[in-house]
Amino acid sequence: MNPLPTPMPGRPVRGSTTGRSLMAALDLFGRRWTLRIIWELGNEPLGFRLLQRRCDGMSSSVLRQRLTELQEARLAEVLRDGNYTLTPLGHDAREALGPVIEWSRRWAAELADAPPTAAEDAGDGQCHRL
Amino acid sequence: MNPLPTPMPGRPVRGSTTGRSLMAALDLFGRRWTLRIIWELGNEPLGFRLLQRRCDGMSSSVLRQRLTELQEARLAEVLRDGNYTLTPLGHDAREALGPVIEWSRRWAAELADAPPTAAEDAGDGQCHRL
DNA sequence: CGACTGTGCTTCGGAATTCGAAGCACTCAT
DNA sequence: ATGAGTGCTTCGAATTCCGAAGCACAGTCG
Repeated sequence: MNPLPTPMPGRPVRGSTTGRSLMAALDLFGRRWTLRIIWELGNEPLGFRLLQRRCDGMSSSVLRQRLTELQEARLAEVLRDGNYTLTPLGHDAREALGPVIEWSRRWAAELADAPPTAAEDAGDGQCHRL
Repeated sequence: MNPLPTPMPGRPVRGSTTGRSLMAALDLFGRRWTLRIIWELGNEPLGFRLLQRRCDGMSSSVLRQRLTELQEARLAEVLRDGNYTLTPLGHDAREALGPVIEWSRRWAAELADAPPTAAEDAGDGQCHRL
């Protein structure tokens, strides 16, 4: 019924009552689509529907919720023309994500020439949803 | 029924069919508890139940699933003594998370001395789950 | 003036994910 | 042998997410 409270540093969040800012950040970033939205908005300001399309057609209800969270957390804001952007703080967050991008490349490279393990075969061979 | 497929670079993942490694990473990291587990395992190798406690008593079923995913993705592995650790690749990932930690501090600082906005008041005044 | 298109946003039932208590098989001290 | 601790599984319930549908409000074009 009531939408999840936005994780904020200084107060308890899902999975941690300490209020440590790191835990709040992990809760915030650990929600589906949040990282993606920050990534897409970092490229350029976008309107609601266009942003939705950039995020591979994610559901509008969740997008709305995420945008509200990001605004409450002061990572995003609305421009006078109605588009959404990252705040300076938001851009910092996105830049903090930079190393993750680089890492993902190394990850891809490493998996490319590594022989599959038994653990991996445990995952079904299905081609996800599509 | 069947557990979510582990996101891997080079194949379509939830919310993106391109197979770009970044999208796979965002899907992987965007699952609840994943970031937290990487963080905790980065501090030291841990057994299943201890790790669970470090993650504020997260549910064992999800922990199991996440550990399997992380193993398939080659971020984590089991030591001979049975404990879980991060692989070198996993440690890289955690280090890539470093800037996020720093950012969360700035975030906390920024929110501390910034006046609340209308957007924030939209969030209920409840003290989350506690 | 309509008709049409696009936008931001809401609603809501169903699907997918997460939770968490309970339990099983096993090991190691006592 | 009893007790405690472990890794892990099961499964029903709670939460979260999806996505089609719709609403009110701008243009824009004839």
